[in-house]
Amino acid sequence: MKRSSSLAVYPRIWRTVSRIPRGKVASYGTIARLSGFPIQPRIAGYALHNLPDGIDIPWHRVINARGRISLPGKRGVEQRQLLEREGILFVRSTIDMKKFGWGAKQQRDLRNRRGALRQEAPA
DNA sequence: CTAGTGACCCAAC
DNA sequence: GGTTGGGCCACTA
Repeated sequence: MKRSSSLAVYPRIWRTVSRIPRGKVASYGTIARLSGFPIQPRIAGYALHNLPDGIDIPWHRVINARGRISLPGKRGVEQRQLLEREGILFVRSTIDMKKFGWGAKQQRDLRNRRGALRQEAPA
C-alpha cells in the first residue's frame, strides 16, 4: 500500500472534531492544533471538506476563528440550524467564542510575522 | 516534478 | 469596519 506518509491526517482531524462537546464550537485552527498540526488550519478545513458521507461526527461544530460559519451555501444554513438547535446563539451571524468556544484559543500564534521575516531582508 | 486550489489565519494597510 | 499580502500544508490534475 502506498501513501503511507499521508495516511493518518484526515482521521486525526475527524477524531478531534468528534471530541467537541455538545453546545460548544471550535475553530479550524483549534482543531488543527489539538490534532497535532499547530499551524495548519487549512488541513482541518480540507479534512472536513473531504468528509465521507454518513460519517458520524459533529462537523457542524467547527467554524472559523472569527466565530462565523465558513461553509457557504445551503450546507452553511444547515450548519447554523444544527448549532442553534444545540443552544448556540448567533449575534449578527457571529458566535461569541468566549462563551461557546471550546479548547480556549488563548494561545499566541507566533508564526508568520511580516516584520520579523522582513528583518532578514537582504540588501 | 510543477501549478493550482482550499469549510483558514494573522498582521498590516 | 474593509482589503492586501504572506504563510502553512494536503490533495488533485
